[in-house]
Amino acid sequence: MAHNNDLPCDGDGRCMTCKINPPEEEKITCKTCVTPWHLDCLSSRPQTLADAAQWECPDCSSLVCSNAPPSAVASGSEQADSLVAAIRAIESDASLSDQEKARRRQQLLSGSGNDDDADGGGKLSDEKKEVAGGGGGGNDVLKLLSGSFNCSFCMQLPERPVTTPCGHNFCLKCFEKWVGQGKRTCAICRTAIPHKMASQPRINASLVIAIRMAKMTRSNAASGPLKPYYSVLNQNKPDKAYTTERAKKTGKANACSGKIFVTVPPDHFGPIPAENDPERGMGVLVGENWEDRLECRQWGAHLPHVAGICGQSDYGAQSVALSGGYEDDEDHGEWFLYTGSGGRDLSGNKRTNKTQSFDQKFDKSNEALRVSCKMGYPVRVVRSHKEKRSAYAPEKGVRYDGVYRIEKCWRKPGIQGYKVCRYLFVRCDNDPAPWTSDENGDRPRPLPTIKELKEASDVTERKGPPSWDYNEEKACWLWKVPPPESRKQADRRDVGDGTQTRIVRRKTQMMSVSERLLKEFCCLICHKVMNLPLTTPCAHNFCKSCLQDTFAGQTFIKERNCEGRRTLRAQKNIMKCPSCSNDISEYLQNPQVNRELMSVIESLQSQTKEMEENAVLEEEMLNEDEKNDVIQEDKNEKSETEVKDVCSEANEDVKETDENQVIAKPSPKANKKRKAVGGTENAPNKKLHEETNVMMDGDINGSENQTIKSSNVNPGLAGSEDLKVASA
DNA sequence: ACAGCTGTTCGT
DNA sequence: ACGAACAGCTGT
Repeated sequence: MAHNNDLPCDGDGRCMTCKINPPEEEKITCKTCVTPWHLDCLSSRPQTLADAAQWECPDCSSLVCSNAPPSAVASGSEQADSLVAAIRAIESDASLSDQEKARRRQQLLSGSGNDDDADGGGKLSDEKKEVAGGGGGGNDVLKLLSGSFNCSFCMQLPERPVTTPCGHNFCLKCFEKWVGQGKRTCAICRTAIPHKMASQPRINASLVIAIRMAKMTRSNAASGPLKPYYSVLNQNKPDKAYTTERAKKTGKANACSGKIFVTVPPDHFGPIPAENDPERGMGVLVGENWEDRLECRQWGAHLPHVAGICGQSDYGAQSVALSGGYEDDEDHGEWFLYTGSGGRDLSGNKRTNKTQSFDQKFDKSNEALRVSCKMGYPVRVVRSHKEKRSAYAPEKGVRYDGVYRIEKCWRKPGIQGYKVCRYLFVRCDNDPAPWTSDENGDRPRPLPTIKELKEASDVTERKGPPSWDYNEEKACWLWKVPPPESRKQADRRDVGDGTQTRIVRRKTQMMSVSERLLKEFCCLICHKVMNLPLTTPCAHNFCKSCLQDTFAGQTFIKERNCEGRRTLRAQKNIMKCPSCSNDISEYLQNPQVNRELMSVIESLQSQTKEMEENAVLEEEMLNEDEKNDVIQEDKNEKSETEVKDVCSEANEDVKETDENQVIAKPSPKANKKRKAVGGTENAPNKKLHEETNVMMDGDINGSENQTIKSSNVNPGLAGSEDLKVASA
């Protein structure tokens, strides 16, 4: 805080001294920190216009006077002086854009500017590469968004965007102000604003996420490691779980999982590190909270969304959930006794059943846990709020509590009389548990005495040294033996020729801001990037065709004619938003495409396409030598065909990239390739082709899609016949 | 409190 | 490819 009592305007433009929102002409902006202040509330005001232009706020001028430096900004007066000098240097640098100036100012003030180089980590350098690579960098995307989504009132990217039924985007604040002035028409197109929209405008969450993402990619480099604000992040989760059409019940009980945000293979052991968290670049941290099991799954902490154990009997168990499902469980925080699964009758359509009807055995996931015990693997543990008997369970949702080792396992008669598998879990994480105020993680601790071991049978203890163990020198837990190699990743790769793998890996590396943004602009019905996006008054986004198809054949008014009697008053037909069940029938009478959104999507698409085409071309060039090597070294039929396929793909790509360019290869190659796709002679070929199709988003593919779409809309018309012919 | 739904993975 | 198992979830 400044040394005097003056206070600036807050983020909403409201003066923090008098609490009113002064009109622009009563505000003055600091030339150093660009913060607005309320003129009337200032203890010393500038005397002339020229003074006003060069005015410096009390906070910044106090830095220069350095009587009592604001603690939050700098710790010593010399530092404060140099800070102001640095800010001035930025301001006077004519080569910088306003945006870049703002970014650098923020960087300085956030205090991370000094250790910028040391702190950035892998994520930062990736970001930089992305920008340098051109075509999809964060700044470009931010510019793109600023160009399209800037609120027409304040000319800023809306912090809380709302979309009118006529398809125009504004800040919530500006929109409310407009409506508050009694205006009932859109400021851009003068279309009437429906009453409900005026009284209860809804935030367009997709836009929020998109704008935030673009901002984050800009400020990531500046603000260093992100602070984990999970609740906020999760609240506006982009890729949420969704219910299929087949699901008769709504809600997450029968939902499909949303996208998995981490890049570890499904059979990954141990903590999830920052390098496998492209979304946030911080890995899955101890204490992280998720709303439910599906969200927990999306962050890779525990993949099965019903089962308590994640594991494979011949490989080991990666994670367990403590959800209060088995009454024999005993939780002491740093260690707990866990019960295996099974022993219950789940016939019919039951997913759970509390009563046991037979003994548990060391098979399936119970055996997987035993493998992890024998090998000394780290097992991730999540606790659910449903575990009511444990003091260590979270209040809400599911929480990641770090890794544990299974020190012993055995069988004993459970509370219900049948034998259960038992496991002693002891915590061995480098981070402190969520329930301790301890700053350090675990140290090896003596095993607790377990009374029930007296009546135990089939006791298994680890014989050899544990794979995951404490290193005294480094004072942390680490892999003493290399972790088991993932088998799932190996499945995805095509053994022999590494070409496909590399394309895939490069693609993930290049998962640019624009690509991630495109994912945010998915239709809530078809889950594809929106085509002719519509935003409902309830702020949900759909393709125009998807939304209209949903209500195809329905009329807006129900006639209620009863024969022989008088005609009843026509009734409005309720049409529920597919996402939130609000009545959107009024909106559907004249839905307007969100053109700003559409142009952003189109720009992003062309950007992404360009990048991918470049990537394929680069790939082709890089692989030129290796291809020859592969053909020479490996006469394997499969890898040869694959190489050929890559060749023809790349050639076709060239054709699409530049139509003027004369292609030496004749068209039969492309035809041959298409034939290969139609037939099922070679599965890997097909796989590769699909991959590339997605990347190209070419004309052929596009028209095919349309055929399928139209056949969906009009079954029995030419489209479906086409399909039949194609499959015959 | 409970019936009843169905997505994902494991193992055959 | 298929069925069984699974410590969830929601509406009544």
